[in-house]
Amino acid sequence: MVDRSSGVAVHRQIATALRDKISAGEFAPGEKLPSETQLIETYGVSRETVRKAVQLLESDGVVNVLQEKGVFVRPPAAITRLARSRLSRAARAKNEGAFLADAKAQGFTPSTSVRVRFEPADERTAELLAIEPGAEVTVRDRVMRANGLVVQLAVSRLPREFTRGTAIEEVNTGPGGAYARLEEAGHEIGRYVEDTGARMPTDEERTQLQLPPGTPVLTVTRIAYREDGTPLEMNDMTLPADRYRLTYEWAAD
Amino acid sequence: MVDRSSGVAVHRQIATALRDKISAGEFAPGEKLPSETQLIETYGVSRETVRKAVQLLESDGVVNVLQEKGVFVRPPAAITRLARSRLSRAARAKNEGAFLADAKAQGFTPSTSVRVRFEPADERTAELLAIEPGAEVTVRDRVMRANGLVVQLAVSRLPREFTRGTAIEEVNTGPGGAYARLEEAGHEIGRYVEDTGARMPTDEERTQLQLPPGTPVLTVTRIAYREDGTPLEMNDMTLPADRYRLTYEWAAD
DNA sequence: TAGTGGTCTAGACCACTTA
DNA sequence: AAGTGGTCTAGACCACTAC
Repeated sequence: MVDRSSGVAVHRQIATALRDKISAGEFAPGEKLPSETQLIETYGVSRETVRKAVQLLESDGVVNVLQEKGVFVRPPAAITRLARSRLSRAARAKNEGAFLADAKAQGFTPSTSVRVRFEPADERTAELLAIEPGAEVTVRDRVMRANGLVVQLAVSRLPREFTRGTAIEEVNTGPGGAYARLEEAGHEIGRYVEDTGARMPTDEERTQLQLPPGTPVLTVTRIAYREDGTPLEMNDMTLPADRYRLTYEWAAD
Repeated sequence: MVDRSSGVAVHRQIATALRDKISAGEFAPGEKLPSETQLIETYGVSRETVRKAVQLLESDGVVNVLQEKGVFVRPPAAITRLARSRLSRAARAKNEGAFLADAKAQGFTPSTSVRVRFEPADERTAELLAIEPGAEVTVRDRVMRANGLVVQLAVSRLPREFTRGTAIEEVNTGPGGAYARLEEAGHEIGRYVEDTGARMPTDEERTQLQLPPGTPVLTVTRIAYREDGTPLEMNDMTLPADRYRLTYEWAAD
């Protein structure tokens, strides 16, 4: 089973063999792989070598390792699609934030915790919001949950001058959310820009989002601009990549 | 330095300590971390324990481990932004594919290899292209390089009926690319839909894209629709997440 | 030659689950 | 009690780099 003269590390050979069996369907999603003891016998290697092989699979998100249970082929997670239409005024008129509407559509019981604070703008914030570094910024720190589990983190920042005296500085922004309050205050939103990427989570994100090893996060930075081009809000979102996809749609040209 | 009664594994404590020092700037990007031997002395643990700590950092994409050299703080990669405007007819008129234009703008020497083949549609392809499973599909498999390095993979599929007799079935599609040929054949593109997510790469992708451990890939599936809503093309793209971000922009409402 | 990381082994103790 | 994965150690040999 193992070629010790191939130059390829034995634990990598074992990992590849298991990977192949998984993608060939020999081990179905949710199914248990052989235990460490069994793999030791099958491949004739030491325990640490087997463990290294399994760890490779784990850090690639192929399997879940459950203590005292075994190693299981990771079943695909339920995917939530976030479409840009979630930001339309029509959706806002329905009196629900984008997140609540999405979650309910998926049959989840959603909830959010919000913390509001005020900060001087750091360099990046100042640049994206086109304000002076150090200028006061209203920060809304949100944790979104579905059925009690944290599924999304969002940090929204607005120049304080646009939020003073509005419900944006309250925990509860009221119907239609912060964007509705901005428009009421005369700041009509002209366009949105979203910038998307992915990376491995920080330890903190891993804990908060309860991410299994080998799961990246999607990061989305949205900036809402007023009709005259002034940045009104920037929103840094962090989503588990195994549960979210982002959909964008536009007319040719 | 290490609390052996905290319940937290020693190698995790060491990983966290190193992580903290890195984010505190104590080790700058590109800088070398202490060698295994030094870490063994510093923390008073065995070699395997040190190695496990370093491996945690590596699989989170925090450090690069170079054999015979040492462990280095991973410097941020140069980011390429892909904007939806790359698909405009105006860009096409400039006689360059989206990739070539992007790469040149970044100062790279771009090149692509293309393989064209014909296949029966699998289930997913059939659904996305709204054709019968098994119907013939033209597949364009592209590998994009910048300065000789593979930086992007793309697999484009079109119902064969739309490509027969056009340069889309050739390796070189000619000026403006496949979309220009489609429009010449009377299939005017009406809108695009892109669906974005992220995951860890497969072994093959890791090899092709020369991805360091701990780097996810962005996956983008784009579907181009004709003005009447008929799907013309689907394009599965795979991008290294440390080098690409995707930008979308749209008017409110 | 010394220093670096890569691999592998053998054996130990632990905590928790399942039967 | 048996089985599972989690952690840690001590020591071995390797390949390559840098001096």
